[in-house]
Amino acid sequence: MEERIRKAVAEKLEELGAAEVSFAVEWPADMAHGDYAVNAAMAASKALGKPPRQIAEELAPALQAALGSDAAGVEIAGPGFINITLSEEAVSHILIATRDGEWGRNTDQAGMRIMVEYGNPNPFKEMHIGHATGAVIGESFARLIEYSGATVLRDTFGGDVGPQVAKALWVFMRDGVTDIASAKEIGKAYTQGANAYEESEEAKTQIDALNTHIYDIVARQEEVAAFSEEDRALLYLWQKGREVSMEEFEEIFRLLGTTYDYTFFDSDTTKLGMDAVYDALDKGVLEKSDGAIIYRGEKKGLHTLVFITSRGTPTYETKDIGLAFLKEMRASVDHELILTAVEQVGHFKVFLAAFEDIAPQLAAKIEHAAHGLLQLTTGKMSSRKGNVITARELITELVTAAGVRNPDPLVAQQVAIGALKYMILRSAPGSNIIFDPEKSLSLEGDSGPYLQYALVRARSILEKAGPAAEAEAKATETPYELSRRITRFPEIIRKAQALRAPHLVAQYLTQLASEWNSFYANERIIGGDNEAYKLGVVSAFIRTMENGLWVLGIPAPEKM
RNA sequence: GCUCCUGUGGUGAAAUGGAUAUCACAACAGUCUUCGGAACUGUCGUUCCAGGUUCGAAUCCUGGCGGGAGCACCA
Repeated sequence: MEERIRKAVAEKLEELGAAEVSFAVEWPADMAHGDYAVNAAMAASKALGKPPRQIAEELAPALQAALGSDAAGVEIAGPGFINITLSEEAVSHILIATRDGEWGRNTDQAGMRIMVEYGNPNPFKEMHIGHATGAVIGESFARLIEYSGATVLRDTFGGDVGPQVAKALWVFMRDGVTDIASAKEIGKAYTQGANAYEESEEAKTQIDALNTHIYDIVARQEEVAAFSEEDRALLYLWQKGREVSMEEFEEIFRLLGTTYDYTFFDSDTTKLGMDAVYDALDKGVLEKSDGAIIYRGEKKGLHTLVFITSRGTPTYETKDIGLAFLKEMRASVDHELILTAVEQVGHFKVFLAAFEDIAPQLAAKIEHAAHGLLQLTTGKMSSRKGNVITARELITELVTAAGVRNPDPLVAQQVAIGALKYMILRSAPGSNIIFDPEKSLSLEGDSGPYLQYALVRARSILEKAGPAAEAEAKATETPYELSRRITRFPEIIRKAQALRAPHLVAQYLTQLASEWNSFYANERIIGGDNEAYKLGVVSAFIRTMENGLWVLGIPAPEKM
């Protein structure tokens, strides 16, 4: 439709002698203005030396002629907008298209293989709500990409070696712990270790040494038989700690609706990364400074980044290089999207600049995106201070809250997850989310459950109406706003894909649900006028809401 | 100090350079002999400041002021 409008306007503009003028076909903010609006008359005003309204007078009849019976009205309004209102016929035609389960999908990226990395919690630390934010946004990115026809591979990358690991293991070794049973124990040990690192010089020295040592024994773990008893115990603790952490993460990811195709660890990437770094050092891309191997970002207007510390341990950047190579080996893809918290944008800029010099073809595939932080009204979270809210705590609390009205635990969980995800997905991905743990989450109004509830009620109507629901019938009146809103869904998806903006979908679904609720309150559906037609609208609403929720990864309960 | 991000009703957010800046929460006033009230209807109230670009600016540019993040050997 949009294309037809664009074409008709462009042809007429050419005829008028303003072929090069660019204009927009957009949706009026207010639906009362119509379904599409064209600003070509204003845009061409200067080029043609005529007032906008006069140009609009010439464009409008051409548009009406081109659209024929699909346009119920082509009107000139305001400073020179041309507003187009779809005819009932055109809207009904689109509503029928919703019966296809693929409603909203497109094939813009069919055949592409795209890897999406997100979540990235670190073993040996508890998973806090920041990681949950990444998981929720990442999952919706992945689904949006799937809706463009591409094959998506999800991966997560965790730091299983490095200072945070040494901090936790140092505490276990100090306390003579020989086995690890729960993620909670690990979280506690990490906090203690992190505090000791800050407070005691002696502990700091020991932890740094342990860190280097862990790199060493992990790299040589095949030779475990030759290890000292102490090293064997350490290696066991490291393996067990990682395993326990990962089991906990998987459980939370499952609750959040994410399953990964690949899990990568730092320990898999260090060797590849170090080799590449030394190679780059030989080639002069990287250089030595104070015993460390660094990249001088200044030459590209950035800052210096350390790749290998003076103690010989790799940093995050080196591991990222190793990871890029590892991914290429395990699953070569056309494009790679990496989602991290915003605080890492600076690092990624420098990393990508360096990587461009090291492996340009690989670097060109990588796209970095950032998600905002979940901030507490009570101040910044810090594992060290112990005021973090873990993902599990938050989910448990929400499930309890949702359970008040939902005796069925599955439904309570769906509502809780829906509320959490919506809170995260309603704002633009990069912006921070302020979360008040006291007030908890909204289950009413602008919320996940609002969408879920709208869907449940609509399904309930269809159930009650029985098989007649599928009957085709046309209404004689003008289309409902609800119907007109439904027709926009595929374009909303396209826009969200192009801008990596799931919040546009969330916002759209909220408007859609709101229109549905008004429709529901004002129109008698079963037993009312045009029952069959209205039931068709209900079906179209259901399909749109279902597909939209799916893209966001918000569960759709059967009842609530 | 340098770099990046950001400033929208009391609060939290939305707005591809478009029309009267949208939505929710809160507050207030209503709707129910209902196809499920986690709902609907209404009232109240907003673009940090100063310039500039544009037919048109919350949006783009410049300069201020406020907030956040990052600035080698953490991730």
